[in-house]
Order: sequence, then C-alpha cells, then structure tokens
Amino acid sequence: MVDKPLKMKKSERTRAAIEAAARRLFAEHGYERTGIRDIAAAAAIDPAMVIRYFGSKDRLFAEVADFDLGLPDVASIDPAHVGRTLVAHFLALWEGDSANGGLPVLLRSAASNEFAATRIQQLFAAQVLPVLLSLGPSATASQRAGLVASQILGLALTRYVLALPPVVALDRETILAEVGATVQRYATGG
Amino acid sequence: MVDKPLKMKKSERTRAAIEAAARRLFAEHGYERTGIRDIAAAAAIDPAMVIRYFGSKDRLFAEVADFDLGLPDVASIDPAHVGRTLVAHFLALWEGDSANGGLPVLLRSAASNEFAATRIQQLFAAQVLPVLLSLGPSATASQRAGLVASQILGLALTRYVLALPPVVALDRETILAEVGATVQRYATGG
DNA sequence: GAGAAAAGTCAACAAATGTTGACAAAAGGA
DNA sequence: TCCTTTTGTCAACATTTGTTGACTTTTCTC
Repeated sequence: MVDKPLKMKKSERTRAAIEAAARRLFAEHGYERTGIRDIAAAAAIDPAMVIRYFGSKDRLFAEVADFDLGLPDVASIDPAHVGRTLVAHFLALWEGDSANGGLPVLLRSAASNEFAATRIQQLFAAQVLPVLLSLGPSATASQRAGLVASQILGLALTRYVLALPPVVALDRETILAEVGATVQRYATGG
Repeated sequence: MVDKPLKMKKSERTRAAIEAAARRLFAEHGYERTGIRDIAAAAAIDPAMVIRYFGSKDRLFAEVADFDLGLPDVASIDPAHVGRTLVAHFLALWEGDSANGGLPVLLRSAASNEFAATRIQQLFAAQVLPVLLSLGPSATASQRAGLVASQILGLALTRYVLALPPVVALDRETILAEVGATVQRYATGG
C-alpha cells in the first residue's frame, strides 16, 4: 500500500492514544487513583492492550513521566531577568496544551509516589541547578536551587494541583512580576 | 476501682492509638497508600476496630485532618517581621513532634485527594487571610494570600514531602531569613 | 459471683485492582 | 489464495481493598 500521509501504523496510533489518555488521567487524578481500566476506557481500547503495549502500569507511568524541562540555554539567558524567564518558562510548561505535560503528571503523584518524587529531584538537579551555577558562587548553587525549587513548585502546586482560588486568580503579569522577583533574588543570591 | 492516674479509659486509649497510627501513616504515605489494615497493625489492634471507632476510612482521615494552624494573634504580630514570624510558625507546625501534625497529613494527600485539597484551601482562607487583611489594603489581601501560600506550601512540599536534598539541607536560619523575606514582601505587598 | 455492657476477635463479603493467557479478527506479504 | 504476523477481544486469575456481622472475651456494676 502506498503510504497514507500523516497516518501512522495502527499500532502506533493506539499506542499514542493510550499514552495521551494516561497523561491526561495521571495528571488529573494522580497515579493511585488512575486505573488501567480507566485509561483503557479513555483511549477506547481494551485494558489488556495497555499491558501489551507498556508492560505494566508502572512502566506506562515511567514513560509518561520521562520528559524534558527544555530550559533555555544558559548562555542565552539575560542574568538580569533569570527570575522572570524561569517563571515564564514553567508557566508555559503547565499551560502548554500540546506536546508534553509530563510535569503535571509528576507533581500530582509525587507526594505519594516515590518514583515521581525522585524524578522531580533529578529534573531539578540535572536541569535547573546548572543554570544557577552560572549565576553565582558555585558553593551556594545548591542552596539557591533549593530556594528556587521551593517557590516554583509551590506556585505549581497551589495553582495547578490544589487550585487554591487566590492563586488561580493571579494573572500572568502579576505572577511574572512578583514570583519572578523572588526567583530572581533566590537564583542570584541577592 | 480508684482512678488510675494518667490512664484513660481503655476505649479512649485504643482510640488514641488508632488516631496516632493513622496520623503517622497518612502523613508518611498519603491517603491512598495507607490501608486500614496498615493502621490497625501499627496500632496493634484489629482492623475491625478502626471501623468501629471511626465509622470509615474517610471519617478517620477527616478526623485526623481536622486541626488548627494556631497562628499567633493578629494584634500580637510585629508587622515588620510578619514574614519571619509566619515562616517560623509553619516550620514549628511541621517539625513539632507531639500533638497535631495534621498539616503533613493534609499536604501529603492533597494532590490526589479532593477532600484534603479543599481542607487546605479552607485553612488558608479562614486563618491566613485574616492575618493579611491587617497588613495592607483589603483589596489586595486575596492576592497577597495567594502568593504567601505559594511560597509557604512550596517550602513544605519540597522540604517535608518531596524531601528534595537541597531544600532539606537548608538550615533553619537561612530559611527564616530568605523565605521570611519573601513572605514579608508578599504579605505586605511590598 | 451473676448479669449487662463494652471491647476485642475472626472469618467472610463484595468490589476493584493489576495482570495473564487463550483465542478471534484483521492486515500484509508470498 | 494461503500463511504469518500483527492487533484486538474476552474471561479469568490472584490479591488487596473497605466494610460487616456473628461471636467471644473482658470489664464493670449490683
């Protein structure tokens, strides 16, 4: 058969459907509250297929949780606006409708799922810390990274996971200004 | 029988044992991952007793989650150090070994448990917001409360729930100074 | 000590969980 | 068309879950 443009092989399509459904449900309800049958139903396939394609619930979760923060290159960041830049980037990471959305998945489950917690820790250690290394004395980089994490994950938690009304109500510009200033101070050790 | 000093009625004692075990396990593993049989084992009693004393797992959780932040009186806070004061208070709330410890329970489960999330929201609305009302224009109180919540819960999340190493490594004085300054700025609208 | 009330034990239930294997349908290549 | 591989369906499994009811043991009062 001549190649159907834009249509992948059927197996790829169901695999993608499962992954998309899993991402959405894991992000919405967390690891424990999301059953394989729920995922299968959302993807309109048989529960057994989920296992067939991903081996186990754990491995499916791991696959969905395996993603990249995609932080801008260290060199391309204006040190005077790291705070705002970082916050903007994380906001996009949460609100971006399309591709990844792995961060919501992770944070929703991290509180009661050791794997997810470890994964978050790795992400910050491998991707955020390097950025901070170039912004101040390396001796304090770890401390600065900790403070930055506490504020950024706190914002994500209260706004997207817990959905505390006062935090949800914050408009983008206020967040960029206020939280950005905090992150700026933490990041540069000011 | 003459009253045994410091010993309560037997039923009260087992009830307290269940509650203590539940508090510890809920705080450690979250709502979903803590089974009634786990709680019973930790309290060295029969699983049926848990139901007998508390009716259901939900009600037990609700009981354990029903507590008070115990914030200092608004009037007694020095407005120039609200940030530090608030942070110190929340630190004590987490690290206090004895009585309550309900906050760890709540935060550990809030990400995937609607009841816990709602409860946190209520706590902040009913107990933190009033404090902020006296520290700036009432029109911005909600916004200031949101920012304060994002930082304080973020600290709690990363330090006590996720246990991110760089945040765990922070010493008390650094937290009081750095995070205190942020909360101060958020709270007063500076 | 007899009898009542409280506290505790035990086995079982129905439902939901992740996972598996046997089988049927469809697709693709020869 | 025949045959092989892929893809999907179905029923069942073992385990764990919260919860219940019948029963025995303890505790306390008279």
